[in-house]
Amino acid sequence: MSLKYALLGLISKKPQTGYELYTTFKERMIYFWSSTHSQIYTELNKMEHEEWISSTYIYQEGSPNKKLYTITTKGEEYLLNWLLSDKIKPAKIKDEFLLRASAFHLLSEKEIIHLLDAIIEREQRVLEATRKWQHDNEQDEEFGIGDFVTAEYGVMYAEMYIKWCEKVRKEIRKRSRGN
Amino acid sequence: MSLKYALLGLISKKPQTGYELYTTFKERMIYFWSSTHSQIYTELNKMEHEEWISSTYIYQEGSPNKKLYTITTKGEEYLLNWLLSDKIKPAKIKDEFLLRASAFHLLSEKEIIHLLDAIIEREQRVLEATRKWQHDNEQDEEFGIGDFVTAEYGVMYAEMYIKWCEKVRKEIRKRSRGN
DNA sequence: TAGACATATGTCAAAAATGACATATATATT
DNA sequence: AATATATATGTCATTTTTGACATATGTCTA
Repeated sequence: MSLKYALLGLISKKPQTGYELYTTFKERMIYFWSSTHSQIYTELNKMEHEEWISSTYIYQEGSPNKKLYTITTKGEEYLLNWLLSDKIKPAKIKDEFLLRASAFHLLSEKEIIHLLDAIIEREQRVLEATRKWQHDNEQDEEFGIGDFVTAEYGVMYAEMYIKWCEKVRKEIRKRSRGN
Repeated sequence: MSLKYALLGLISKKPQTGYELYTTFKERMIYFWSSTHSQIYTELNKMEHEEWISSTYIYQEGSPNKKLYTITTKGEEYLLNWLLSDKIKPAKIKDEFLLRASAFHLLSEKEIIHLLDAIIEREQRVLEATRKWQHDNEQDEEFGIGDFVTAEYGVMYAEMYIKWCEKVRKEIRKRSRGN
């Protein structure tokens, strides 16, 4: 499983806490990797045990204490080896909306349009958030090649999704006029 | 979990065997739903037990015997109820290549270009297969709205992915010239 | 003042997914 | 003659994932 590589990749950029990693997954990696905080914290503990990362406990006043993780030399080697391996599995996708779309023969025009409009709205919100993040961070020193290309992917993915929804909308209208 | 709805949706179009369902997942649904034959056969047996589908055993000479599944009224009701429910979860994606892309700061230009070219080739093959299927089947009576919209999605997704790869390729070249 | 939200880290039972193993026939290729 | 591929259906141990529960502080809002 690749969650460990995802975490190593992020930590290799700069030392981070579990909470920071979790918010990055939630806010900027949803387009290509999904994970929950329970899985992330569990995996970080395993990874520290394997000595791919090390942690420093940081005492804070005003907010809860936290653990800052840093990648080790062993972890960097492990990550680089994976990065260059040529067995790249195709993406695994579970898209509930597309699944519904594949059963559109069971729904009426009105029902389909209703579903589509909700999804277009949802995707537009995510697209705007990604564009905003991209705009707010592209001048940042920490905004590296990885951030650039994945943010770009997020934008292209959401734009494609919205275009597809609109194409489906038109097709549904066309077909229902035909009846 | 939604595998049952995926299977019900397909069976609702016409009675099918587990093997047919498995090949459909593998060949035409990879863009939005991934599953294995072991999961599909297990789920079909569970679904028959729940009386959402019923099966007929078909004896064959020359090839192995098979089980043809048909959706029941109970199954149709169950599927329709899910189709219209408004809690549509966002897509869950596990894309190993995008994960690598997010760690491109650790790789050289040459290494990145090498990875990118392999992925572009892979995606072009899948795109061509989808276009071919679309072309070969669009005149078919059984080619319904669901097939139309999901095939269209597959084409748009692969095209977007290739465009993104090419954009990344250019960006990598640009950045390496800058050094 | 009560509730929601953000920060911060965990556990754990249950459900889902994977990948190997298992079997059988027919055809096509090396 | 051996190997690979396509058809066809399953089991099963292990791994992964989910989603709820748990705890604690501070801020912001109704």
